[in-house]
Amino acid sequence: MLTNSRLAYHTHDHKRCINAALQRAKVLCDEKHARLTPIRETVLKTIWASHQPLGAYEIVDNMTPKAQTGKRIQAPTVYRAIEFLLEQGLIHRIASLNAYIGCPFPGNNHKDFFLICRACGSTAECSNEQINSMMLQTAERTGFKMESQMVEISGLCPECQQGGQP
Amino acid sequence: MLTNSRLAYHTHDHKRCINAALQRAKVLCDEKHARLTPIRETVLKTIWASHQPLGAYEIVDNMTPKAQTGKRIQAPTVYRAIEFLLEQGLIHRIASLNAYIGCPFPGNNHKDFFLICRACGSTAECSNEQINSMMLQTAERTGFKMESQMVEISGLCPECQQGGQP
DNA sequence: TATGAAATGTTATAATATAACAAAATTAAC
DNA sequence: GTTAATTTTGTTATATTATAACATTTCATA
Repeated sequence: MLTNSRLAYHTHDHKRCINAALQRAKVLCDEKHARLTPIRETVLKTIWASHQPLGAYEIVDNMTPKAQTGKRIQAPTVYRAIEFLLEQGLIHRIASLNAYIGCPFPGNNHKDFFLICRACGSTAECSNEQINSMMLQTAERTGFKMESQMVEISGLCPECQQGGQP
Repeated sequence: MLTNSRLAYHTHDHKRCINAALQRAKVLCDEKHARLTPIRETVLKTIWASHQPLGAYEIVDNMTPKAQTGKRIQAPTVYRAIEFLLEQGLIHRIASLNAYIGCPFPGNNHKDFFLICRACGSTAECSNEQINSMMLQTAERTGFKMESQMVEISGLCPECQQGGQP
């Protein structure tokens, strides 16, 4: 099992997360000759500002205006960056929240699932090949040809259990 | 494993599906002293008109106008009925599609997953206790207290594989 | 540096969902 | 049974999420 739950749920040097994510993104985009433009990079950085999924308009709000003109970045621009980052596997969409989160393992060809804390919103990504193959098997047994999956688990992260969340 | 995939993906007497669903709904609501009003029943029937998840505004469009006044049912009314039906476990929300589908096994206290055909939209519901317990275990291993899950699998149903979908 | 392709800017609008309050219907209390 | 309280529905407006359409700019490269 692969997971970033330790980072997602506990205090840590988050700047390193961000820097590592940006570094990985640069390398991956370079390899694929995909253009990680300043706007795309800023959107990625904004998403990586926390381990909580961010809605598209939260990203819009958190983006700093253009240095030259002082104008705010508009929704379509952000959505286009999101689309790019999704295609490159650098972020994931959390459907149950209409929100986006950075992928800690981009490039890995894994099918992952998400552990979303309903109290603090922090979200970890896990992969478990055994579960994946069981889902594939179960689908197959009904004659269904599985192509992709979306697994979102809601509950309480370790920190919020301590905090006495109901 | 429990599933309605045979009904979801193959031609059958669908009126029986609908009638059975309405019957179960009535019994369950009766037991819980929940009021299955005419509007709520109509929304449920509209959702059960197919085995494909229906968007809220598709439901609005498919609802017949009020018999007395001839006026169309408005979105908030439909959303309130949806909310009620979700609470009673009579329908499910498919987050990846922003759409709603009838539950073939209401009352069962199961955690299910959905097999969504990307070609025809038909969607089956499956439960597999083994997968559930593995997810629970995996979450636990990271200290996460799992409370609910959302598993949506996309692919091709048996019929659409035959049809030569790419 | 001209040229085409890709990315971004800009405005408008589609699609999904809910807030707020009024009216009607139903249930409970007397 | 009639009244009061509660729940449901009607109605209007608006919030939120997402995309269409076209103009402009930037970038790669020929």
